[in-house]
Amino acid sequence: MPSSPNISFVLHDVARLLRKRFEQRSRASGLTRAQWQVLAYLSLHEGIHQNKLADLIEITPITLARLLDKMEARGFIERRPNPADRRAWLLYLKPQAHPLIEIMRSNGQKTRDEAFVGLSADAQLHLLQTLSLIKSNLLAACAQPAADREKTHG
Amino acid sequence: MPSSPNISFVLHDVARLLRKRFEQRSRASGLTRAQWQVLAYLSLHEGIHQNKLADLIEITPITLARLLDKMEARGFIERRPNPADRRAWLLYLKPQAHPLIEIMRSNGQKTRDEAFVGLSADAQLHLLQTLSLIKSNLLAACAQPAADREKTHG
DNA sequence: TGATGATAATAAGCATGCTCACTAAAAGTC
DNA sequence: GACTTTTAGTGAGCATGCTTATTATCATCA
Repeated sequence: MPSSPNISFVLHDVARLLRKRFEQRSRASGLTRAQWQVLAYLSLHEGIHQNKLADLIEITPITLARLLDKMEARGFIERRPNPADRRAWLLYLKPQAHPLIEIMRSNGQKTRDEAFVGLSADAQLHLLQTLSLIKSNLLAACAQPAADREKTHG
Repeated sequence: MPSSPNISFVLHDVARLLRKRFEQRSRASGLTRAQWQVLAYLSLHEGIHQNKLADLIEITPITLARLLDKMEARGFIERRPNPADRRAWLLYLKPQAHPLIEIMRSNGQKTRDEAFVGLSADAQLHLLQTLSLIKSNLLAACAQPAADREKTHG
């Protein structure tokens, strides 16, 4: 595999490098990739619950909760109490987050522009479709037991 | 971007899910994806220095050092002193790592098989080539300043 | 030889992902 | 109304990636 690098390793590398490059660019704004992702989704779903947002982003609720802690402390988002359910918060952007969204979107675009040099629009679309297929395969697989030792033959 | 999911986010998701699925499968063996990657590369380059191995895997030397700490403690690898340079270690597999390599390789293959359902061999090759191009674009980009706010006379 | 700089490895500390375990509250059941 | 189950959110602790800084050693050159 490393001798002829396999797709998984390269894919992992590309994800890591995308994140690294995005964060090089966004260091001035003080938002990480993960925090930007939260902002981006939240801007489309204000008033959502934490667990529902975690579902959308496909991270665990506790991972999201810690991201929100930081973003709340920095005044980007707020948790409003939910009168109908005292367990749940309702999530909202604070006004000062709005300008950041445009900046981050632009940083994301710049990073993708750098990453996709030499790829036609068609090739990019094709890549997106391929990755989406793989993602749905993996989501299905992860929901099943690993079947490592239960298979008696294979 | 989240409204029409962009390639970066999906790519990141796929990488995360690949890792998750691999580790679901490998929990019994007790090796993580990162540790398996170290083993895989090391098996092809026994006697290498840490910094050189970190270069190959493209992680920082300190990240590798911590992985090696764990793997050494568990008896998978050893650091031998280098008589020619007292700063540097020479890295070797311990015998008990060898059977693991085959198991991990098989787990990787199973994970990829699940991930690539519906993708022809041609499509997989094409994907690998595309990802490799993106990776080299990003490696070049990361080596350059972010050029976010033009440096006042570079 | 002795100063200076480069290199190998590690330390400290942060970010983000996970699992497992827990509390508080809501919802369903008898 | 009391009991159980489910749900929303969080705490603890681990793994892996990063940046920045430090130590020990080697290499270079005056």
